[in-house]
Amino acid sequence: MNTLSYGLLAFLAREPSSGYDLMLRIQPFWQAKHSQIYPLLSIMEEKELLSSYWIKQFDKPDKKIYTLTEQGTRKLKEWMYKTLPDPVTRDELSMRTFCMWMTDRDNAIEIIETRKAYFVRRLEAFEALKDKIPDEKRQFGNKEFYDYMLIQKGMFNASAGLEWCKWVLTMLREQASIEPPTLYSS
Amino acid sequence: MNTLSYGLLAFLAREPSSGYDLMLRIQPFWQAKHSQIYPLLSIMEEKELLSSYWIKQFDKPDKKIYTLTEQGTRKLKEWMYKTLPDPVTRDELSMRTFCMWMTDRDNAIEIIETRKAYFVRRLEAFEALKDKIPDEKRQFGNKEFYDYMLIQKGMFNASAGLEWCKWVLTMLREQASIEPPTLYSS
DNA sequence: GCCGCCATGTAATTTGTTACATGATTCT
DNA sequence: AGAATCATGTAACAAATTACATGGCGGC
Repeated sequence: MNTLSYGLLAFLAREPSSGYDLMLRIQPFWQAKHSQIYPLLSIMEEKELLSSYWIKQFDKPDKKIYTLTEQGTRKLKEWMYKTLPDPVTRDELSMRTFCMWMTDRDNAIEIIETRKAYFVRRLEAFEALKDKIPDEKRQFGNKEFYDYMLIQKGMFNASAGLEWCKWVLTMLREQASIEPPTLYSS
Repeated sequence: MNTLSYGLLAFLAREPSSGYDLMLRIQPFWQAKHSQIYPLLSIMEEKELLSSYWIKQFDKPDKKIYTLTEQGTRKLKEWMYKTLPDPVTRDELSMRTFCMWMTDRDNAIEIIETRKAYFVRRLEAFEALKDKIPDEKRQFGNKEFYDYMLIQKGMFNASAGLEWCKWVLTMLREQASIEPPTLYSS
């Protein structure tokens, strides 16, 4: 049972859904391909944490709907008391920033602009998710309270990333052509 | 050649260093164990992107110092023009937040406090790194300008994370004992 | 006619973690 | 006495990505 498995259980605790559906809904918070999700679901079904049934569709392919069993619910609740591991971020931009002095300024600007666009897209996506939660459900006591928390988590991060991009861009543009440093010389 | 490999080249473009040293210095920006780094370095040496020599030490074990070759430098520079992939974050807290309604409030608070402490530690670590860069070197035109950018990147993110934790904690504490929602009921 | 979405699955490969292995020095 | 740091490496395992495989529907 890895984190993704528990994540799938967490989504299924809300409502029974198909693997495809889970894949789409988990994306903004945990990147995973369908090829990773499908096998995990069937393993969890074998362990009887999940049960499944097929829904016949006529215009689209049939769906396999997974539901959390009581065992699954228990397992999820237990997981909530285990030590929380530190988050892991792998961002190629960090590695690139560190050797940005080796490339031309136009390229540096383009790299940051690309990332900036990503954060703008991401913020819009989170905004759309947030709009789906009505004000009265954002209060403590509703399950949606935690949806709201989670979306805000994404937005806080995306905003910080966006601000950083803007800040770097002003720095890069403000400074006129100053000669770049060379290898092994400070 | 994966991102970590390029990351190692990026650090080596600044100054020749040992695998152990690289492992320590890359940590705040890209989590990688020595068992992953050592093999990558020797592969890159085979490809002649790096060259190495041993330094004898008397109180500590000997060191193998890697230096970037001209080929390595070229490879790094080329990499800077490739399309930037989106960052990947895997945070178990996201998954847990989504099913926090299933646990008691005390546990919820403890989870967030743990994460808050992590961000405080991280901010302190970045602050220490930042302090090492003198003001005059933080300007565009120095390599250290990009060190500064990178550290700020980490700080922007850690601050956002910390603010989110504080915000969630006030929400969780402010609200007195309201009955939590139950499975499959909104 | 080709592309993308829907929907599920497996196989091959790469990437990352944990464990094994060694050994001196320094701190508690 | 035991743990932590320094320092390098390999082996086994787990996690994640890319590619292979199928097939209908709808848009351009």
